[in-house]
Amino acid sequence: MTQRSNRTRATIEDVANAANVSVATVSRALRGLPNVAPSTRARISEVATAMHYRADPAAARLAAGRTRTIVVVVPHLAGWYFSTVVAGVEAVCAETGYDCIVMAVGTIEESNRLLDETYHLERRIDGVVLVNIPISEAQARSLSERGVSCSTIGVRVGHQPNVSIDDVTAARLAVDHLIQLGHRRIALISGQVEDPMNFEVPKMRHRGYADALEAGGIGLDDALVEAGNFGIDGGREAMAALLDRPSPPTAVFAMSDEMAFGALMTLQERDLTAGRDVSLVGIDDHDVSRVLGLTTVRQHVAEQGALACRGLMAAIESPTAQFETIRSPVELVVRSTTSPPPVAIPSTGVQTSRLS
Amino acid sequence: MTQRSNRTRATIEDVANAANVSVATVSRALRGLPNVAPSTRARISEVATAMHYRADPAAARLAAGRTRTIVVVVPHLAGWYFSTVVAGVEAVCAETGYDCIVMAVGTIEESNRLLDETYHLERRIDGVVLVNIPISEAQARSLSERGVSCSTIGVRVGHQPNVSIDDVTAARLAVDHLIQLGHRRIALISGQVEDPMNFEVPKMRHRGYADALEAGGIGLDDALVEAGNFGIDGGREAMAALLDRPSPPTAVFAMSDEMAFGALMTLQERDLTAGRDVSLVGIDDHDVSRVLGLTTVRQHVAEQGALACRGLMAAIESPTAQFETIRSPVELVVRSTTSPPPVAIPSTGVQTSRLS
DNA sequence: CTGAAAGCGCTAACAC
DNA sequence: GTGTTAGCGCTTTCAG
Repeated sequence: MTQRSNRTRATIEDVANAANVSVATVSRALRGLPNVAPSTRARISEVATAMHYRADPAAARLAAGRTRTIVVVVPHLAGWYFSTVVAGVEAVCAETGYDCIVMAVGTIEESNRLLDETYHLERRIDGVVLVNIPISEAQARSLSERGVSCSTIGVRVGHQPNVSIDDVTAARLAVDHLIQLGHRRIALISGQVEDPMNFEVPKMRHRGYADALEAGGIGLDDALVEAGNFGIDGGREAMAALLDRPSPPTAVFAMSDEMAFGALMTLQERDLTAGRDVSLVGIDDHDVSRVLGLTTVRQHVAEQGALACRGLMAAIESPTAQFETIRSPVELVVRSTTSPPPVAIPSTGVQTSRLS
Repeated sequence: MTQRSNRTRATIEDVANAANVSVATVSRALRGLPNVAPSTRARISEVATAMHYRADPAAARLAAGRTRTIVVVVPHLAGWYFSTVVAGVEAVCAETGYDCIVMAVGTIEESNRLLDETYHLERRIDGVVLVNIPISEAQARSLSERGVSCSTIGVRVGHQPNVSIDDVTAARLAVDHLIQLGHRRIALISGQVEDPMNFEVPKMRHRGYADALEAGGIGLDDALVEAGNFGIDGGREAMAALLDRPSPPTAVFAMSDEMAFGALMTLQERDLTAGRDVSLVGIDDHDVSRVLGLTTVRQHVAEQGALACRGLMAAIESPTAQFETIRSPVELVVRSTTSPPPVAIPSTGVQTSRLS
């Protein structure tokens, strides 16, 4: 008797013995491969479930070369945007039976190390979804040469699966809204100027801002652009700098809701009210934006993660396939931080505040 | 010549040949095991790096039985609290070279399925960190019988590594603050009444609330307790219900910042100002709390994740070890949503609002 | 439709 | 200190 049932996990051999077939047949049967008699298959799967048998992942990976594991790479895990993307990715993984590893690469150096030394990834994962991680064509090639499929959110590379919003349009939506309200001095709180992560995203949003102004017949003014680094503190400082200008803006467009939150803090500190003294619009529709009444351009972040993950799975199935980029929709959500500019008293030149 | 360098990843054998040693020696050398001559070790690691050699994880796992992979289980991935915990866990994994799989179990059923059918986990991961996931002694035993170590955040089980805050104290901190300001009608926005996830956490925080009131000589009033389900919408509805009471509270303690955010929305909708008309305090110190000026009890969430992960790693090293629970500190952060109760005009019985 | 057998690439005794 | 060898548990030709 091969009865080694002393607390050890059942192996494929145990199942084979119990079902009176060979291990090969068990393997085929359980993986749904053809050439197994229905009756045999039924018996095997019955025995297998009774024994709580599951193929040892390591053994299966070693033999088959596929890991059924992907990794999702993000700049940080804790922010609203990235954690929401990860949630979307994980949901699809759970559904498809993939393991979902997370990796945070805080700096461009870390990210490049990961993407250059792709042999770290080889045979370890089937694919990777890159969330706003800059990747060169060479790096993408290096990945696929090592059998690692790749899907991106944000910047596109090659013909890999990709999902992104139209950042130019998103920004235009925001700034057009401001212009329609009557604003002319519209500031921009941008991502980073030095782009440490080399995002395309801030560039495109900047373009949307510029396009909108141009279309509105408003000249660009460098004094109305401040970097906010996509964080609350950055937004706060940027807004402070903007308000300290000789002629401050009546409205500001922040490239992300979190930066807009920071801007809101500055406004409060100065006893200014958003939507009355200064208008403010962001991008994202962060969970908390509705609490703050922030006007913003909504994007569907979890869905983007899910779509990117499905794309990755498709790429894993057919590594040579070409993929079209998927455009995720955006929409303006008007709340209370935007309104027409405060009425000036142009002819007299007397400022409201001096009237008292 | 065993020159099979045609795009195939280098194996341990390739390294062995190149370094003129046996595979066993390569294995020892590269893993820092003893009994390798320093010179040999140096040569091997040189050759190995030159060849970009990395042990195939699947093969290593199969042979050694250890996966160097853990999973972190959370109710959802996208919330502030959980994503911040995951960030802490991931950071430690990155540092120690573990792969960090994430799993979201939205319901108690899912979570129990995972913990009951532990054979799913066996040989797949070395350990699991459970973030506010209820686990029974039996489930914990079942895990360890299958060689899966376990570390928890929140509820403790057995002598597994655990980190948690003192929830009773956290709640007391919040409510004592309110009492010291002079409030007597202090409401509670609780987690869930039916506890679908069976958290200890809301129970303990409820106790802290009750303790504080008792210590302040204030009687409990069931009409001042509403469930908010730990979400923004829940908090919003709870606050609305509270304000609709015949005699509404002058202050409310929400068990989490997100519920407090929802409460804030309700206040705004009714043109009430937090910190003037009603005082409000939460627990967490969510990223956005400072933007809203929310008084809260801060906890250090990422650190909790990191500590729990280190605990897990220790448990993996020595599976039979007993661990003391780690208490993560909390602190009251006073901002602008709390202040003394609005002055009543008790003797006349005339309400302030009628004076106009 | 099923079985035998040869690996997958590594680790861990055990010899030397 | 170093090499030999027997697996780890599965997948996958190749026969039959």
